[in-house]
Amino acid sequence: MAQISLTFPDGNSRSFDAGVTPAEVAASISSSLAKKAISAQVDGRHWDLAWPIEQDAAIAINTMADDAPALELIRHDLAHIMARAVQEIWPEVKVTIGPVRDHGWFYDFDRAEPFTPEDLGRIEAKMRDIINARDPVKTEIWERDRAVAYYEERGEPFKVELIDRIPGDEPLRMYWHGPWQDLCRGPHLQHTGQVPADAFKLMNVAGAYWLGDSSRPMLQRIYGVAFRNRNDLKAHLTMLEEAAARDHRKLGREMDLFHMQEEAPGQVFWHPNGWTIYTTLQDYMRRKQRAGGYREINTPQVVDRKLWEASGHWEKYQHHMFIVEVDESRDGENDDAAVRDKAQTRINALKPMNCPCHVQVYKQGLKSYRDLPLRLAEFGSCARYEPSGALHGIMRVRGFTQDDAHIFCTEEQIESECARFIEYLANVYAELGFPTFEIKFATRPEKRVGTEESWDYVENALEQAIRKTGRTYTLEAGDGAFYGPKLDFYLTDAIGRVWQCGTFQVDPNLPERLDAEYVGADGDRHRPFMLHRACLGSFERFIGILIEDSAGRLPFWLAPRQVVVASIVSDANDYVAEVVAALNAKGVRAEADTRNEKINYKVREHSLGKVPAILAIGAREVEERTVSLRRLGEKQSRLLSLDEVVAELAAEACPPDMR
RNA sequence: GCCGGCAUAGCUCAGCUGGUAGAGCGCGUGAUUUGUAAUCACGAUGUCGGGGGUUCGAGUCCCUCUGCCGGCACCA
Repeated sequence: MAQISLTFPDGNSRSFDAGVTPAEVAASISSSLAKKAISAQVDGRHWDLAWPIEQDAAIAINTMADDAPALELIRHDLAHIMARAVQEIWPEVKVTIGPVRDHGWFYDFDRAEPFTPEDLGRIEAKMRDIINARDPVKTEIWERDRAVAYYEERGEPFKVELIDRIPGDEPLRMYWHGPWQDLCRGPHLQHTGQVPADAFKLMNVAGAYWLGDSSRPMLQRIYGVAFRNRNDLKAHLTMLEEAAARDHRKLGREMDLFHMQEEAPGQVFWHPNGWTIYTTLQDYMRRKQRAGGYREINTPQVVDRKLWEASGHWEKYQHHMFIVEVDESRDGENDDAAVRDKAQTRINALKPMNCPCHVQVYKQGLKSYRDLPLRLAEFGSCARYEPSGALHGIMRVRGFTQDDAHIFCTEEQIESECARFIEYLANVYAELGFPTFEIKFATRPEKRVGTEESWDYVENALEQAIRKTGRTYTLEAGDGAFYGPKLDFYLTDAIGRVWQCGTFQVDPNLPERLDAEYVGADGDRHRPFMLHRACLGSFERFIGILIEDSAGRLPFWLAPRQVVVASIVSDANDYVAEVVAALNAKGVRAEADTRNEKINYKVREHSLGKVPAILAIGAREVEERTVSLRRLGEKQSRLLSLDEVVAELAAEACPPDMR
């Protein structure tokens, strides 16, 4: 028999018969390792203990102590155990696919009846039975025809389709968990009992399209989470509770920031507190933009379809636009919108984006190469008819305002403009409390316009720009727009969630379509490039992110109510008013609370309202002209003179770019 | 848009198999002058999301519309 050489993590090599399995390798090392082994890494690939190794390779045996492979196997086996449980309870259910994902797995089923929350309990109980049975896991490689025939006979059409979609050179691996069989690329544990029975939980049921295609049947997806032990599961469930507690929709109500109602789905009614955050952030961005070399403009909301046809948006996004039809023959007598005179009706759309309007501004007056780069910024209020199922609080809305700008420039200026934008964005993110961010670089897609030379040049310019700023990126090959590459900027919040906010996109297409040009040094007319860029994305969504990142405890300068001055006795009311006035005079948002309530009551209420500073004023403070400062979340309070507290809080109320 | 769930007082929620609506907080009034996360008493909460149907009778059952929630699809 042929021999192969396996190299261990410590650098030593040993020779084995070809076709040796990791289980046999582990047993050859020690019986305790054989017992603990759950899988192996073979040349870096996650390898089932039962799969034969046919050639020289680097090998490492995994045990439950190895975090990533252990979780992978536990979750993967649970997907199968859950599918088996479902088919044991409801044999008519068809199985499809069940991958590992996030903190657990999901499995999609085809079943006429919906699964109920009670069903999840039944399935969980059955899963524990399967785990306790310690059923062996077996794997075999089958010929395609045999597997297809097997699934056809068993009435599993989805599996048959899956086999059709697996590339012909890939071996088809059949797995058995006890008597139950599934098609799976593996690897798996050796028996079901290796899965911890008390560290998983079925979370919810949801619809999901077969193969993620909305023209395909809707299946029922059951989500589960799983960990190596009960404590990790508990920690995860606690984390979910914490995430729910910082939900911006809940905090928005509790802090009286905004509301939404069904007459205007997907649009925000901002309350005074929320609008204070919004305008404070907008004022900040306006200063940053000005300092960054942008000229601010403002463009129309309601624009004739002709412009959208010219820009190409009408063809592609008509169904996602709010259409406004106006019968211009109306005379005040017969204004019923339902009986419009078609010939006289003008069709407009609420602008879903700002770029075509910005090109119109650019086109006023002939531009020279000396005018470039021209950076036009707008807090552009846009309306998009988002599908109802996509709406989510203020994070995904139908009416929103972008911190949008378009840079008109020459090809040679792309690199420096890109680098300049990355620095601008990095500075803004840092000042807003997000010191690190990730860049994703999306390059030319298969379906594209433009020459290869042009793509080469522009992609290279973006890469050089990133390099120049000393940053790294991850490549998203093929994910660019049909006309140009783009950068997306992702920040991470306090509980580890990642949000795409900024974007930078190179567009030679729209200037072409809308006929923008400039006169070059050579006296000829040329096409400018257009760079679409946003830093926050939309104010609505970014404020949602800020709220969730901070759990409502916004940075002092952004907090809508910065200070409450609370009286302890009514004799202090005059002095309270004086303190409030002194703070207001220095630009601090302070308000008085002289209600006839105990200080405990006031502290509790304003703490729940996330007010960052409470000043308590009793007889002593009046006497000494001091205040007692209590910071949100702190138990201790500090006694300060009026001047001291005004100076301290005024400094904090100052936006970061003005310090 | 698709699948499933939900919609009761300002908020959070109770209301069993149909028999003419309830709690806590908040709100109002009064008392209390209070020292860092809920002072006490009294009082009012409402077309049970809209429309239709079944029934002697519907918050409760059925249909439908709207919105919200969880996913999926979408996100210029």
